Amino acid sequence: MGRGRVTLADVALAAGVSSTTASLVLSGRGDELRISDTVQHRVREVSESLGYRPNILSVGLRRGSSLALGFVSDTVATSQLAGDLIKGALEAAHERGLMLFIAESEGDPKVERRLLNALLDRQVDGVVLASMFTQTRRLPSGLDHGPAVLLNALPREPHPTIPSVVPDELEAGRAAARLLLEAGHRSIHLVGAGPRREDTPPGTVAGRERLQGILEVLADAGLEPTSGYLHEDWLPQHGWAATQRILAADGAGSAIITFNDRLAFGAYQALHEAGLRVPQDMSLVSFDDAPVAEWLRPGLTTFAIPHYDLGHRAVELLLETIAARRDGGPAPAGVHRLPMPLRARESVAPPRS
Amino acid sequence: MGRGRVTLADVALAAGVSSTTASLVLSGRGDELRISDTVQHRVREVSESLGYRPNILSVGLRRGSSLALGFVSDTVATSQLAGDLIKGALEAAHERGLMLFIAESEGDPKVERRLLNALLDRQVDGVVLASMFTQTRRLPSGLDHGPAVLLNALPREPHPTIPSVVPDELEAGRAAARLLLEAGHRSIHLVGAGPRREDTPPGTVAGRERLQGILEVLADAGLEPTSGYLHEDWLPQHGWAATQRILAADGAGSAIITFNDRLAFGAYQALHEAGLRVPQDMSLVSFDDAPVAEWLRPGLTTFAIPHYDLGHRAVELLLETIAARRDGGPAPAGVHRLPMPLRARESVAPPRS
DNA sequence: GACGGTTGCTAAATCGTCTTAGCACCTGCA
DNA sequence: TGCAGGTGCTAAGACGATTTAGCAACCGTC
Repeated sequence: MGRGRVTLADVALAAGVSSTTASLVLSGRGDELRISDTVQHRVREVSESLGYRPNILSVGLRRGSSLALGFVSDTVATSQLAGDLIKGALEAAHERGLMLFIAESEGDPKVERRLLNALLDRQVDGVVLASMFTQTRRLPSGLDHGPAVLLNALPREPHPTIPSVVPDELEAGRAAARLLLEAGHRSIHLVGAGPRREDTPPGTVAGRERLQGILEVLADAGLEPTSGYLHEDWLPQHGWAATQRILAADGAGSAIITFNDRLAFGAYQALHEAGLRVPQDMSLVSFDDAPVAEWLRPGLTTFAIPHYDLGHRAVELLLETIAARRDGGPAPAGVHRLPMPLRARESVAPPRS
Repeated sequence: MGRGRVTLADVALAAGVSSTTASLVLSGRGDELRISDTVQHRVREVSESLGYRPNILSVGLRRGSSLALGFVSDTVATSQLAGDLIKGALEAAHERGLMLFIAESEGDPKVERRLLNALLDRQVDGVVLASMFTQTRRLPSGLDHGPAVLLNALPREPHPTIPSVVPDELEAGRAAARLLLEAGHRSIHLVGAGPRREDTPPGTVAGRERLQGILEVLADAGLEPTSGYLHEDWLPQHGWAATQRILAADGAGSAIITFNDRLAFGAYQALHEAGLRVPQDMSLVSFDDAPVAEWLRPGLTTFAIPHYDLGHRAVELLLETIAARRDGGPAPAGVHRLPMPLRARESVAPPRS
């Protein structure tokens, strides 16, 4: 692909100038180096008419940068949820004329290492390391050599030059609890984690922080969760089972916070099967804003993971990091938390009285 | 990223040989060109200990190939369904040591053109052109220059060197109808397209071919669909509305084929709300195998779009096309249809009486 | 009429790898 | 002694762009 392309030399020849001149004109340095307007015009015309496009491999070899970024995820590209993560990254890159290599490590550090090497061999200008679930992770060795950003992941130890971008789960947890309190609920069940602060699925930041935010707000109101169901996976069947247990218990309460929308889906099923109605008999609030949240009847009120923004922001930060290295300016290190916007639908109402 | 890397010249210097020798040894042509075992061994040792890795930009510049492929989709990367499409492509590429540039055109031919150019500028060895929905499309100009494959798309006119990979929708349509006939159903509703052959949403191949397969098998059994509901979009709300109309009509029939799983989701909702049970009161068969198919209770029987296989196959075909160009062998043109496997769950049973 | 300053352009090196052509040395044979 | 034929390695030139250093021509000045 691309052999037989028009090269700078072809343009120069056709315009009757040296390739130096052609290069200067086309890179906009013509005035600076006093190339006459006549020649500049001619070069541009010829370039246009031949359809000249620079070979980026060559430019990259010369400049040591490939105008490409790497995006390595554990399994994000394949996930049902996180296509938008990639989309955001893609668009941020395209806005600046960069292309994105995408790769998946399946969570295997060896594969990750291999992929990072393959990317470095291709002289990528920087790397986004993404996770499917927000998690704390070790940084692979050798990442210090080049600009990098963590996406949906936090470094095990704070890193001086590698920023990370995550959803603000803590604040979303608070907001979810506040939403129910403000609707008048006093008896709130948790499905997915809780009731105690340490009852969170191992390895996920989302569970820990959402729970923390919820408990914090409840405590401020002098409350505790009526019950809590910890599940390692957050699948519909778990939401279904937990909701059945909630309904079987005395004083079933008036609201449930599910830790993601799949759990909520299961909760809806259990409520329907029990002949109960959302939100009249039970209010629900959830997290993620998966597509199913909109399909459910009534629509599920949930706090969205801002996938697109996360991806977009990660690449922006990466570009800032690259620019900072180049210009010696300050690099945007630290943790960047993006708000999880409320998607208010119809699953919350005041309790029955 | 990558400045200050160990180069071939560094290795050669440290091993006390010319870079020609180092190159020959490391590319495995040492024996062929009679480099002594001593020297070969030394070069390899030095290369290893310095951690030498070839600069692929440079190799690419020299050889005119970048060991990278492009994957341009209309909007597939962001779709909820099709992450596996990318995953399959990714893995097929990684198996051969190639990396994948991913890009999204949003269905805009101008953007697509721009992205293709950006990929060609980077000397990609080939391009996968993917669609979210199986559709017939025009080929962008300039694609003839390099190896290319259509994924989930058919060329408007057959192309001598560009293969395409699509799900075998026609056969899946037949299989869906057969499944219901074999369960004993004689009154079958269609939701999404039909009842007549020309009642398909414009622009989608899936709708046309699924319907064609269904009608064919029904006709062979001397039947026609009891009713059909054409919708341009296939969202839950449409499935819900169509199902309500089915239930409102006399002689409601005993089975529904929904043209995708979101429609089926809506159908489940309408059936539940009417107090009817799947599969006792109504059997359902669908297409896609979206995650929700598994979450529904009872599980939805559906024919899966083989996303992973499609992606994997597309890249394999692309690599064959590339090899064919290189070696002058036969190129794998034409349309490749991959089977849509049945995911048999619990939504089909014999009719009531 | 020699010199300095501008104007307008180019030669050549460089990035890192691959590849063609060929050099220097040795052995064996006539 | 001379030459053919191997053996083991290297010089040098691509690939396609960028960039540094500098050359030729002209003008004006003293």
